[in-house]
Amino acid sequence: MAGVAKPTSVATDDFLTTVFRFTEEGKPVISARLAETLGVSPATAFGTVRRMARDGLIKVSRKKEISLTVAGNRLAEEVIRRHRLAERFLTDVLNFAWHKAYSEAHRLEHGISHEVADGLAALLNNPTTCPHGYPIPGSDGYANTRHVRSHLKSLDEVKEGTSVTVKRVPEEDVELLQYLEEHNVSPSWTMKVLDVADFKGTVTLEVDRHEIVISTETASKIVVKPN
Amino acid sequence: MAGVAKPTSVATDDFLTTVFRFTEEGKPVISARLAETLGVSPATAFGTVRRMARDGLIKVSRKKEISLTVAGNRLAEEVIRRHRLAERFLTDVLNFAWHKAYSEAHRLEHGISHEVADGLAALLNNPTTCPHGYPIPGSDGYANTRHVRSHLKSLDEVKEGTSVTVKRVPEEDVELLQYLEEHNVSPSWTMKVLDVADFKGTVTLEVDRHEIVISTETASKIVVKPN
DNA sequence: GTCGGGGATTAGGCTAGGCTAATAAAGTAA
DNA sequence: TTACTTTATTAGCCTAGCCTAATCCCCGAC
Repeated sequence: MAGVAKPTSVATDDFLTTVFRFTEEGKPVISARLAETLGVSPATAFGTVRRMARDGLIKVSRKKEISLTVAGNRLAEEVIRRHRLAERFLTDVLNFAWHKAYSEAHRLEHGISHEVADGLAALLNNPTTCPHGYPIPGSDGYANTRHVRSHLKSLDEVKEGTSVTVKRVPEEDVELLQYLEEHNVSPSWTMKVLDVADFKGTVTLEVDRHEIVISTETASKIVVKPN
Repeated sequence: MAGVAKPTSVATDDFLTTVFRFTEEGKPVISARLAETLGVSPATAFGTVRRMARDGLIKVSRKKEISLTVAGNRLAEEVIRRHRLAERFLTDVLNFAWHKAYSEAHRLEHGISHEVADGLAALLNNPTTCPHGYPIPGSDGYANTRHVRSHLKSLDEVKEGTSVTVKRVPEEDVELLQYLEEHNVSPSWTMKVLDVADFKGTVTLEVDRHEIVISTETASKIVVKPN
């Protein structure tokens, strides 16, 4: 009835996925935050948000909080799915390092059709998460993803002495990603929380027989499951 | 010295590759032809051509013939390489049919970095041609490609009774591509020219124990090597 | 209350890419 | 040479995206 869905642009895809990821992490989404994250001016973000609202992809509440419409969410999940499958392909098949996979996948995600995504999923044996542990929309059990959060904690909430399994690591920061990968702070690896020094804002971990120290801030972005 | 190369847009990539392919086939390149091929208005093509000339990617002769500059050729080969590697990946790894591979590769080609292209090439064992037989820039022996044309003929130039090996099939027409693939008119397959009926414009072939009839026009776009 | 600051919005500009319609040039055929 | 056809080129318009520089607005601290 409403006609064919207008194909989304790169800018729109980027806004959709950013809103999606913020929401995924429970962070409030406002225009200023999108501008920062996407590296555009507030005015540009405002314009894009207005266009997207006009096109029925997002809603802006009275309090200026941005959320995806059903249609927007469908599109966002599609793009995220393409991104995460591309990441898996790059790391698992082409042996790319994490931090490169992220940015390459970002470029690739706009050109992958649903069919190609399906092909990749099959090739990769229907993975359920990207290399950093985030769920792939459309994969097995994806619908339950947000409810399972219950067993999961962020690393800064864990008591000293606890052994945990890494579930998700933060994706955006290239250098951090490189560091985490090198030190095996990767999904499915186990590590032990040796020390939480709130007073100086650090967390000490033992992973793969080595001790590493990260900030509480960084720890808060690492999702784990206590063993 | 001149600073970093400005990243090319989708429109520019498309113009570059179209000029490249026309040149590859020895066809003259004028703005009107690009407009037709790319499905844009003559005015749009004119504007894009002017921008590209301004940016040093193409040259326009007094007779309005368009050719790639050295820089433009370098970029064009890069995009073509990405396209043809993507096609190989889609057909050989994801088992896509030819006609789908072409259009999917077209969408993918803009998001593939040089590094990812290298990764694909390695994964695919450094293929030298795309599934339709066109050479992949940067692959083994690519530099000689245009000189080797000597042994090659288009199918309409072949004498009746000759047995030939298919080298290249035309890429643009989806339906034709589908037909050719179904009938095994594919690179490296052998076929025999049974009849050339110029008066009614048809060529009859025997391929894989079957007879098929195509127009002289179509035959002229199929490149073969007489056995 | 009032003031400061963070956001949202507006105003005004720019480029790439698209389009239509009109016009200018050529070149071709008669 | 004239007339037709194909191309090129201009003019004028439009949208998406991007930017800077004003405002404007609201909310919380003082």
